[in-house]
Amino acid sequence: MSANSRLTIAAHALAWIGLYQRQGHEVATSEKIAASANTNPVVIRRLLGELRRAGLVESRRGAGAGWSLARELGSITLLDVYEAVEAGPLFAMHRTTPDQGCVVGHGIQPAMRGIYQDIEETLRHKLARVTLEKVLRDVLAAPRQPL
Amino acid sequence: MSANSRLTIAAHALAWIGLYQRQGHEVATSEKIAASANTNPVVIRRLLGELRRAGLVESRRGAGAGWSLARELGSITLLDVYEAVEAGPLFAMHRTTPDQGCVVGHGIQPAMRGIYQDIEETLRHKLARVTLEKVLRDVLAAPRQPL
DNA sequence: TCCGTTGTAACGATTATCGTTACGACAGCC
DNA sequence: GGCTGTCGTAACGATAATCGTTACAACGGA
Repeated sequence: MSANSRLTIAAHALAWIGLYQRQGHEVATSEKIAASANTNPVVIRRLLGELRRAGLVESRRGAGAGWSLARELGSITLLDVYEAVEAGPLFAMHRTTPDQGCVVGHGIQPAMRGIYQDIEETLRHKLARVTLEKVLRDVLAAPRQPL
Repeated sequence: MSANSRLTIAAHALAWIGLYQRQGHEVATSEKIAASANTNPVVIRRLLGELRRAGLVESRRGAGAGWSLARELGSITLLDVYEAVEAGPLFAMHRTTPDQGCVVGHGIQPAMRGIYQDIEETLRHKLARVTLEKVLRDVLAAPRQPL
């Protein structure tokens, strides 16, 4: 499975913005977030743009511009983020239509589709039970680096 | 998520071999399976090779060669197949280490790791509850093509 | 010895993600 | 009104995974 870090980075950005705002700041810049995630600001802007389209964050342009949460961390779930930044289904069908003249070729797609739908439903339920508030709590609970 | 058809094709191949053997045949060839899945025999051989390494199928070479099940369809689960053909974790961490001097950068990976492990555990439980026997049953239950 | 199939290497096509550079658009501020 | 900092987005290359394909050696029964 071509593992995807988009959900991780998006959660990172949201947690970062949330903590930054609790520290009294108005808006967060993609450059500061990118420094924390150790990546390029454009990568952050692209991801946050998808989160904005999903109504999770807002952006201001012009001088003193940046990003802010559109909703409380406690009301945003990983499912919201997942649906905003992850495209397709977990598992794919055949690239080309199987032989419909074969019993297996004819019945395999309906069979797998039902199984996959059940699994993805479960995945969504799990993701929906984790708020970004909890993510930030877990982040802050990580043990400090010992000197 | 770059959706993956490997699990689908592997399940297809196993169901096909299982049905073929119930029809009285000894071994199945990669060419026949590939015709049903509408793909190339080498793709099938590669996937079945991974299933053989996992102890799910056996292969014979020489004349009259081909593939046969190493275990009953009822004792093979989608989790067995998933572990045999799917490589990495569902979700990935950052490509580069986040800024350890930042509170979020320092705590995000442990936090997400815990969440992801929980989700993957759930996925495995779901996959483990589906046998290839059930897959074949679902395949055969698909409505016939109306003429 | 012959022949059909596996086992596997090699290559190209396709696709997704990521990093990077570049630049126009925007809005507050002097 | 111009300056400045940031967003928004296009464009390109690098990387990696999967898939399809060709090719060929290895094997083993007839």
